[in-house]
Amino acid sequence: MRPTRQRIALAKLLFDSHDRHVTAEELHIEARAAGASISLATVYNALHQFTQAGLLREVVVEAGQSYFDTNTNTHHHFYHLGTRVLTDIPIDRIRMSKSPELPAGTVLDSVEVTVRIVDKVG
Amino acid sequence: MRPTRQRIALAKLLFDSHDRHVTAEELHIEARAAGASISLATVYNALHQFTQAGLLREVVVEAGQSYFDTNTNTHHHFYHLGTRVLTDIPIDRIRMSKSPELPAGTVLDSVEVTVRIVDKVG
DNA sequence: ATAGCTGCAAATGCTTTGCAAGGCC
DNA sequence: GGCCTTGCAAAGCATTTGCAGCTAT
Repeated sequence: MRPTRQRIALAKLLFDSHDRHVTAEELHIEARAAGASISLATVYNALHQFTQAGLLREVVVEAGQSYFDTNTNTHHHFYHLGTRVLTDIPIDRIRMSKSPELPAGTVLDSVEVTVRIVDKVG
Repeated sequence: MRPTRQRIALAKLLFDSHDRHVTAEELHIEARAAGASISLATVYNALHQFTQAGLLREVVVEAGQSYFDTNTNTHHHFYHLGTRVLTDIPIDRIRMSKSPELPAGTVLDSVEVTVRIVDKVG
């Protein structure tokens, strides 16, 4: 992958801080705010290329919206239904004492736990 | 909700057998194959109405595709990455011995576990 | 010069909405 | 008959793709 101007700008935004969970559109807005001239399609392409390169993880919690997670270690997520904000749950905060037997002829790819939360009322 | 011709046809397809996981498009094709004259948009509307009425559960495992699950009890899913088929995991096949503390001011909505699987090679 | 990659405009495809037609009191 | 509901055509939006242009040899 070639370090083009656009990709450098995006990488800077993504990896300068930790544990980010951005949508393509959010990142596009940030990039333009930071002065980069870049199209949304290029943001998508770059995000997928970063994902393929193992630098990002794609997380789907809701129809019609993908999040890209800068934390590629195995871990899980809180998803706040009100704000639509995704937060990491460290892997050691969840332990599964019983795991299901996989269907015959298949092997495990990954296990993803999503904890949906809402604001307390009152 | 009024029992219209279209809704009856869809309900029949959905609830006559158990533990179905259909996409809107699949159900649309089935409905037409069964002789019902119905548009895809109406299928979407009906699916969402059934969901709101608590008869279905919407499950999102992949960007740009919603599944509707006729099993509304708490349970989890296998997702086969090759065939894109969703299968239930009975609730008692998974037990979590350690659950994460929720962020301040929030309450639990639901916990969803997705186990992604692929075909064994060789 | 040229072979291949990059980045964007236009296309795609899933999903939602606005409104004409139909049903119920 | 009037009001609410239904069901679909057309629109909306996140995402992908085809290709013109740039880059590095």
